Amino acid sequence: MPELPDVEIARRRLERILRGAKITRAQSGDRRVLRPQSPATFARALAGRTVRAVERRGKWLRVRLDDGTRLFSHLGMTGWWVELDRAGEHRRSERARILVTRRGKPAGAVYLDSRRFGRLIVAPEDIAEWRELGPDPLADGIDVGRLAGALARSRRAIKDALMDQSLLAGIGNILATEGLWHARIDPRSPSAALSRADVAKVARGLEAALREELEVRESAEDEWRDDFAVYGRAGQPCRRCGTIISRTVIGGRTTAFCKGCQVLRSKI
DNA sequence: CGGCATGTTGCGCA
DNA sequence: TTGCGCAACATGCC
Repeated sequence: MPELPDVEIARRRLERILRGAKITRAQSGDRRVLRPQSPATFARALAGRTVRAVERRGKWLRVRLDDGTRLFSHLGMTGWWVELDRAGEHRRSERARILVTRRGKPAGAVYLDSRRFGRLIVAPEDIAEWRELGPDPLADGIDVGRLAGALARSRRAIKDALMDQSLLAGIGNILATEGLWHARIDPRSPSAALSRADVAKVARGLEAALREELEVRESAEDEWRDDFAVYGRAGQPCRRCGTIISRTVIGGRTTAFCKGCQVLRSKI
C-alpha cells in the first residue's frame, strides 16, 4: 500500500483508535516483522502504557507512549493497519494486534502484512532509520533551494534521487514517477542537469501528485488505486500529448514516462 | 508456469 | 568516496 499519502491515512486511523487509550495487550508472533526483537519484548514494552501521540515522517510511523517508549512502524510493501472488529476476528495476513481500552470500551488496531517486508520496532528513543529521514514534503513542504543544492552535486537520475529518503522522506516509485510527469521532466535526467526552475517544477509536480493521491485515499481508505497518470501505463497513450508511454528501469525500479512531453535534461 | 509488485538493505564491482 | 546493478527478503496476483 504504502507511500507517504497511504502512511498518512494509516496514521490518522491509528490516532483515532489509539490516542489517549490504554494498551491492555499487544501481541505478535511474527519474528520477521519484529526483527530483531522477540515477541515477548514487544508485548512487555506496550502492555499497560497509554498512547500519547501517533506521528509520521515520510513512510515511518511513530507511536509515543506515556513512559517515553516509542513504537515505530514501517509498512514495507504490503503493510496496513485496520481497526479490530467487534468480534476480534483474526484477519488474513495479520501479523500483530494492539488491544486498548478507550473510555471504558475495548478497541484495537491490527497490523496486516502479506509479504512481511514491514517492521514493528519498540525503542526507548528515536531509531536511526527515523533520525536519518529528510524533510517530510507534506508536513514541512519542499524547500526548493535546499533540494536544488543537494541535486546539483549528483549525477544520479533525478527519479532515483527523489526516492532517496534522506533527501525527501516519503517519495516512492509511484510519487516520483507521477511527480516527474507533472513536472514534464524526463526521469532519466541527471540530477545536476536540472536548472533551479526545473527543480521548482519538480517540487510543484511532487506536491500535485501528493495532494491528488491523498484525496483519492481519503475517499477510499482501504482500496488500492490503479488509475495513475503514467505509473503502470506503459504502452498506453499519454493523457497530455497522446504519445505512447515508455518504460525503463531506474535504480532497479520500473519507470513509466512520456518521451513526447517529458524533456530530457542532459547539460551538466 | 513465469513475470511482476507501492520498499529497503547489502554486496560486489568500477 | 560515489554510484550502479543486482539479489535477497516473502507472498499474492495476473
